[in-house]
Amino acid sequence: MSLFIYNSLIRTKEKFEPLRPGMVSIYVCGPTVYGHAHLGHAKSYVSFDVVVRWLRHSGYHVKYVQNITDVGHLTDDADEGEDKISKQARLEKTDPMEISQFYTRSFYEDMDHLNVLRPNIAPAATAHIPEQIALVERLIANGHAYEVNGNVYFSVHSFPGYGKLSGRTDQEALQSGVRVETRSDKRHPSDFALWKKAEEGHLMQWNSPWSIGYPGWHLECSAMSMKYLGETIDIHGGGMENKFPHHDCEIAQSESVTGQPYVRYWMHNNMVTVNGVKMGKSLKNSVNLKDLFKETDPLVIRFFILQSHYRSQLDYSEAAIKASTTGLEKLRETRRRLAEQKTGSALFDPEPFIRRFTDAMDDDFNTPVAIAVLFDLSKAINAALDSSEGISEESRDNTLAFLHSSATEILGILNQNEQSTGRDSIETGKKLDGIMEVLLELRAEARENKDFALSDKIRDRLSAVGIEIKDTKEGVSWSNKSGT
RNA sequence: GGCGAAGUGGCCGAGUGGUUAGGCAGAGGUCUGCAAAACCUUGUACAGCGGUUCAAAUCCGCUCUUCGCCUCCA
Repeated sequence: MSLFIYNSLIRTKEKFEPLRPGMVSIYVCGPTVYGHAHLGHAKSYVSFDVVVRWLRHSGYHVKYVQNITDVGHLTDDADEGEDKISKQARLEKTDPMEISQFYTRSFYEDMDHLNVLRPNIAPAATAHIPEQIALVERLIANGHAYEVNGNVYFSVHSFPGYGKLSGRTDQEALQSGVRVETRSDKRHPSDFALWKKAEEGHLMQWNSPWSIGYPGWHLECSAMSMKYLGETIDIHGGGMENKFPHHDCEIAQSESVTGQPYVRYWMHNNMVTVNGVKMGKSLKNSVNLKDLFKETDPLVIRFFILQSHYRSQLDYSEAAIKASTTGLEKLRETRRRLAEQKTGSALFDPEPFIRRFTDAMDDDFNTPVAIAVLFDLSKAINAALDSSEGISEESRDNTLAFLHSSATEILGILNQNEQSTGRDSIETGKKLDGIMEVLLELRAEARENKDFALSDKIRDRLSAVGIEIKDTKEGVSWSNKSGT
């Protein structure tokens, strides 16, 4: 089976074939950096992280571009209101550059915790003003855009397919639903801004042929995606809420300039809800990642996200997170046990699981099913380890290799170095081993003397600092829970 | 009002015209000095009403409900 991707543009799954064999160009809408990242960002970037990892695993050379929006994104509708970055700068009594730098760093910090790989190129909108201006000049030259009083607008009537991604193709009908008539220089209310003249006191402004001003929000993605990935890209990803107007505008302005298809496969991830209702800043229920990480292992968050499909809504609740914590621990435990238990004679073939895992991922990145396969594998491994023959060394190594590839490299839910039960460095690990050896020896003596008060004290005190003791058939073992 | 998605067992969450999703919780069991952990076993659910079909939770229609977008949002 080969890879199938759900293409939002045609609303169906289709076989993935990149423009150039063996190469994949992918552009994902990045964050507007005016606040700390929340769970919604996590869902989006974890989802596309797995897309990129799976494409690479499938043998493609992937060029992944994800922008940083640091200008042009306004607080109200597409073309009115204050710039988000400027507004935050005003609130924090500093300047826009500091805001965007600060929150960009914060964003990557959170993504690193979630084990999200960095994009190959992370272009900032403010660093690509000349490219954006050039695009506007071409649009004016070929009649798709017009200038009024220093503002430049894209004429949606000049692009027949406008709105095809979101299904909003009838511009006249759409106007019937408009609540407030805004005064504007636009020829048609659906036209959107490519360049805006800076009002008095606007902090971010650049010279252009039309006015001293700033670019419209939609423009940056077209300009930067074309610059780094070419006129037609394979995959463009983003949140569903950006289908309209953002992505429809991107299509219109890009294809009007190049005459070429802008994107071959559109991918849109769904939203996060909190206890069943939409998560939003205005609703004051958005889940800040930094706060979440205080209570919850970031990899549990990642696992939680991947347990649902990227095109499904994901409902956040404490109960759901708790369930994920326990579930992920089960997978960790299985790998630990497989790596540490003595090898035996029986053969164990991971091949059927590999095939099922691959089929799931090839079916539009179906991570919930892929994870279910890992749980089935876990059950099978445990059964084999429980049997008297155990698992042969070769079988164990093959199975561990698959676990490493699937859970660590592709899904990114298990740490690289967890096989040593989370000890952070070799040196302190050795010391800890020695200390634990002494403690377990003392405890064993106490138990032999039926001094259970002492043996339980050792167990409980260790448990309090995150070290768990297990009395099993094979003897006593311990694991460092806090280190995972 | 327009565009779109969805309603699955206590909870989360896949899938699908006829075969067990999976996880968590619950119940029973193995192990143990007792525990904990771990492991094993266990659930026959798909909003309602019609229709198509040998067969539908899965397709079609209607109804009800929820959610997203149409205004910034990943």
